[in-house]
Amino acid sequence: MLEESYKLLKEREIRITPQRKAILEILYDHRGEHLEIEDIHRMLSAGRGDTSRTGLATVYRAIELFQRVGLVYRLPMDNSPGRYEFIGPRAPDHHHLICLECGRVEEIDDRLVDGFKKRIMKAKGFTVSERPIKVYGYCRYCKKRP
Amino acid sequence: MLEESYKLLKEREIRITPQRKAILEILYDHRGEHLEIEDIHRMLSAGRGDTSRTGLATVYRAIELFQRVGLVYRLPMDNSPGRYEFIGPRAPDHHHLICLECGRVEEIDDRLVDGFKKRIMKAKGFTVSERPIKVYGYCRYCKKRP
DNA sequence: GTCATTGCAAACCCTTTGCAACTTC
DNA sequence: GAAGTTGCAAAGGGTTTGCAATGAC
Repeated sequence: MLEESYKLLKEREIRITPQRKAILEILYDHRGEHLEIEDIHRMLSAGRGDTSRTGLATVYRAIELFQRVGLVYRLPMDNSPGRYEFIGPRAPDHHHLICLECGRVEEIDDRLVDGFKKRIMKAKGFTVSERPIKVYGYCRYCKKRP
Repeated sequence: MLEESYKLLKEREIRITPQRKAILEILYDHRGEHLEIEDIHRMLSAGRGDTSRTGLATVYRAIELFQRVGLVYRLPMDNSPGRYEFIGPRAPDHHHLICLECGRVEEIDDRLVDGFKKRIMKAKGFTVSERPIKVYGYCRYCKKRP
């Protein structure tokens, strides 16, 4: 997965620096979590390689880059610092139903989501991004209110 | 709708000041739009009542208040200024397409979303919550990458 | 009269930018 | 060697806060 990510960067003629590598690795190692820039920076600083003096600005710049090429995605936070998550080079359709009661997470069938996307495209000319869709509600076990 | 909003505020023992009234009115008059704090402040300043000297901080504080009681809803913007929308005391379904490029926000037809919800229900027994659904992507004007 | 709210300005915090030194290809 | 990247520190922009004055109930 990381190798494929580097390959993607190469293809786009984006230079792979030790800092970028280190940042991507951290994101990768924390798949499923949602890291703040600060977290990443702290982890870099804690390391003892040559990347331990990576500046905050560099982290911001790398993350912004990864977002642009689709390797990383930013959770929409209200006013708090941004949180980022590794997605990987092959946008894995990764759509989830999240139960507000018990936290259970289920996958949504991609075809179902694709149909939805297509309808949006048709109705609005709006291209839905590849980022994972999250739908909140109540699972069959916790079903309570609508 | 506005009257009901005031009633809600009274019930919660929240003081209704001219500033709050004016702000809520502006939001109400622009239902369906997504105003920034700056917009609201500008509109207040443009008026010639006693609320024309309302401070920016007051707008922030009022909006935060309205959000807490559920009269107003904040669209999750990435790094750009927050955008707010009047929902009113009885929250209706309100689903959005959000452009990652320009921040443009469009409404999704409820029927489209309802179809999606129904399919999820059928496939997974999962009841989607009433909270607004947000779909990210690129609008017809910014359309670039998938 | 009491206690919340306002306006102002300063503080905050996350993020971006300018620039010289330094890497990557 | 050319062009992109880094680190640092300073600037930026939206939002929050402290506080005395003001206003709602």
